[in-house]
Amino acid sequence: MAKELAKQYDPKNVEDRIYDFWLKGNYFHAKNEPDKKPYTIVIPPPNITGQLHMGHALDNTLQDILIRWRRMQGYDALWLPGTDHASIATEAKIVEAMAKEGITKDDIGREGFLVRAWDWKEKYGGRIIEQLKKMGSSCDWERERFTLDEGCSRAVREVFVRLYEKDLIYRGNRMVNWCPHCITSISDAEVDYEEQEGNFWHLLYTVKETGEQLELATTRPETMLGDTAVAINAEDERYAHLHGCHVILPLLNKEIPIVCDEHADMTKGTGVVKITPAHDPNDFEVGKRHNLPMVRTFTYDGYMTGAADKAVYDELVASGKAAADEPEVLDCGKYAGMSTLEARKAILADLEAGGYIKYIEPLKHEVGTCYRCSTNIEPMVSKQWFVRMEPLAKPAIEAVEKGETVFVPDRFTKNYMNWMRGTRDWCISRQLWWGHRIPAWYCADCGAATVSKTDIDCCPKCSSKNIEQDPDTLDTWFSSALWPFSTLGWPDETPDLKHYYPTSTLVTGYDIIGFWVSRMIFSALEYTGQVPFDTVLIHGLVRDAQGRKMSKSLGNGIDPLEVIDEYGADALRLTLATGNSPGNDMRFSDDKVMASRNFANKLWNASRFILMNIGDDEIPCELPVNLALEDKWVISLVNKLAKDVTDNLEKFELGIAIAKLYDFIWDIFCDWYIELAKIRLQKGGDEAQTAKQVLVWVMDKILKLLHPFMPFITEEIWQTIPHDGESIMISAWPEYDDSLSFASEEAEMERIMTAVRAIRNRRAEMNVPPSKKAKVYIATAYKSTFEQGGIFMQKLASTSEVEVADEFELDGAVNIVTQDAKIYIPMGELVDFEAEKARLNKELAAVQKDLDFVNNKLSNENFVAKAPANVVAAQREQAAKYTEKIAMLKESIAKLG
RNA sequence: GGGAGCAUAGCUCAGCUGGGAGAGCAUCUGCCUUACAAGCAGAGGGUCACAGGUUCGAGCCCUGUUGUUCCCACCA
Repeated sequence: MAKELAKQYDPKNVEDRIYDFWLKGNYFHAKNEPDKKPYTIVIPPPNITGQLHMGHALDNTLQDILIRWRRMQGYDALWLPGTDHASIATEAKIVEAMAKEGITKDDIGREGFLVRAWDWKEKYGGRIIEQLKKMGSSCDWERERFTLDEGCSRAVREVFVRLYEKDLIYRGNRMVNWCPHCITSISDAEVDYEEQEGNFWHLLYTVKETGEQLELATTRPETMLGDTAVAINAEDERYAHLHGCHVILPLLNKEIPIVCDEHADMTKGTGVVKITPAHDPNDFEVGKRHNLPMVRTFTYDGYMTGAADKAVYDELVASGKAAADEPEVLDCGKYAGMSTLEARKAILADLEAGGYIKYIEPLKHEVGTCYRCSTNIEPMVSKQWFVRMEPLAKPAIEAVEKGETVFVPDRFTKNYMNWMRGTRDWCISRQLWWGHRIPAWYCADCGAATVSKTDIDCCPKCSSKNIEQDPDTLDTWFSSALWPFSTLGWPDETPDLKHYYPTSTLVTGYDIIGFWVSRMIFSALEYTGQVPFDTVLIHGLVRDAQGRKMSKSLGNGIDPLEVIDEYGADALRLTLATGNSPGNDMRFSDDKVMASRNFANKLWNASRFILMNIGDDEIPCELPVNLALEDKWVISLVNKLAKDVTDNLEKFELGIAIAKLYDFIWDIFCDWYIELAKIRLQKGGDEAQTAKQVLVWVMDKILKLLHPFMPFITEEIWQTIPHDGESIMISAWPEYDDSLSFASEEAEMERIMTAVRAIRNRRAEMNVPPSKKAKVYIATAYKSTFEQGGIFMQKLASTSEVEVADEFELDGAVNIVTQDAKIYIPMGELVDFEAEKARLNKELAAVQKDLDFVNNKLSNENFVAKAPANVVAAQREQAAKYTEKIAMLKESIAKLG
């Protein structure tokens, strides 16, 4: 690569080229080396219909940082990528696209639809992968998987059959959340609650035996046709006389019983509740307890049932195939065929006409909506497949209690536990076509249901060929729950499964702990006997600059690809990593990206400076022998930095790690070391050679430590400076080395730097332009330090000449007192004696205050007795320093007269 | 109703196991000091939400209050 670099860093010239270089080198591919320690991350598979958004960008930045770091540390690091078929979301999109052509699912049938779906996958499934590559993601693309590919499908069947055989999967008529728009059941986790304006309609039902009117309230009057009881609390004295009585259901004039049930809460409303077992989850439970009939009054696409629906049910009963738990179907007569909303209006009008409405109470309440299409959910009893959760949840809770999997930050453990403990049986069947079809076959002749790993063509019970596979597919999360091991070859004991499983870190947002993380944990424990990962690193949401959630409807989403296009992937990654603390949301703004871009540019220019100076020289990659003070200082600090950054990464404190790198590179390396190095570089000769060598050595360390965060620019620069190896991404991670720690040089440099800062400060206060150089006199006990450092003063503090001695007798000088030195700058006409005196006195007072504070502590017996010895010692030292400084200040003041 | 987070400089946020508060952006001053004006040097700005408590010592730990955001559950 050319050694002439542009003045400003241009990521467009770099990123794609570097990514290709990495791909050609095959560096992302994990080679399954059994002698190396594995480190594995499986990607949370993005939806095939998806576009990369900021959430993905954050998630993948964090994963890439971890995987690149571990890879450099020498782990056999595997980042396994892939995509999710996202059954319901994808199907909805395809249906939508078809609607534009005027086609429905029924027009083309199941097979025709699946052809379209796979075409869709081919067309869009690769898009998000390409976008991940733009981010610099170092995924092992050779191992890319898809939740609906052959291997994952095999795992799904294996699991389904095993669970069925253990009676952990069952089929039955249960209350489910039904989306009338998607025409499918959805799980509890897929219901979003949203506040809506509604009403309590207070209705009056007449008691048959006594003729009195019972008041009860409902938010969904359209369900009343399905009422099969009215419940009161057994303890409720108001209604004690009604035990065993009946009410007449209005409109239908049907007699239904009054039952006593704990569900009826005496403190709420009138204490009377109508019971609709087929369309309300609580009522369903009441119905079961009292053996009440279930009457279904809604069709699955959201209309009132009619004669045809009832006929289907009657037929089922007549043929003897109706299960015991099959709900009856009502012919809703005049309401049949109305949408539930229309039916609500019509029923209310009729109730009103009949005098059955006491009053209407407006109400705001939370209504369940479909997380995909936002349609209001109708609770429905329907025949579905369920996973029995209790036996599965128990070990999953224990494993996390024992710390086999830990959440970072820890507070999300509670979140997980709540979810696990509260979860009901998981409804896994979906009335959709895009997904894993349920491996169950029903025999039309003998009625047997057979669950099988392989497709069957005849009934194993009666050998009839008259069998049909369950038309439903599985919840998309059923296959993603297996992701950490299905992708590694399970159920086969493959070499990859052996080596890389259990995986190491799962990186994901807190919003899918219930959907996904918890299901992976119980699935893994059940099928592999191990937790799927040792750590779950939880991150927050990326919000917009005002702190709002980025969403399509608000139109406030920032497209990561546009950010990359304008500022580069490294700037985007740096922005997302900076200030990111686990589990916390972050705001994203252009200002922050610009700051990141500026940092990239800073680093770029530092490398330009180095390259400019080394020219065609051969610079060895190791350290030179004759190190100067400033060399030892910077080496010692970079050595410490390596330790700190590594420690922070170990603790998943990525935001802290990058902050330290940022500060070191900008302040220590660029603002101080490079400036100091210029002195020797200008001199030339051996000293220049040493400086160059140290510059290259430190730069190399910095680039390596920064590489996981900003992979492109670090590779580009590393390739340009003298380096050892093919690619920075497979170079060795810098480790702390005790022999590179130089405590006394650090202290010496600190003294000099303090003096430099003090002089700069003083000059700035007095508005002395840098072009006006002045001689400085330094009276100090650290003569050799300042003699060495004199040249630094000249370079960095606009000093023409430096004289060091124990003491000076000077008139008309500016006085500066630091901890270690008294500094005089004779600047004749600029010096105002009175002002100098006043300033020094002010400073004296300030230091005296500090000293008093420390002395106060030290004179406190409790402090001296109870505080740790090192803290007390540090305070003593501090007191001594203050005392020393006070003495120096007093001397200076005295000299001014 | 249950649970959790947040409240620190004008703005956005760090602050790891308790030892007298930091960054970026913004503001002000002076600099084109031949790597970088996307820069350099300096400055101002904070009773760390409030009230108690534990401690020799609290931004950090405990209790309560207020404001704010989110998750879960329920709403006949």
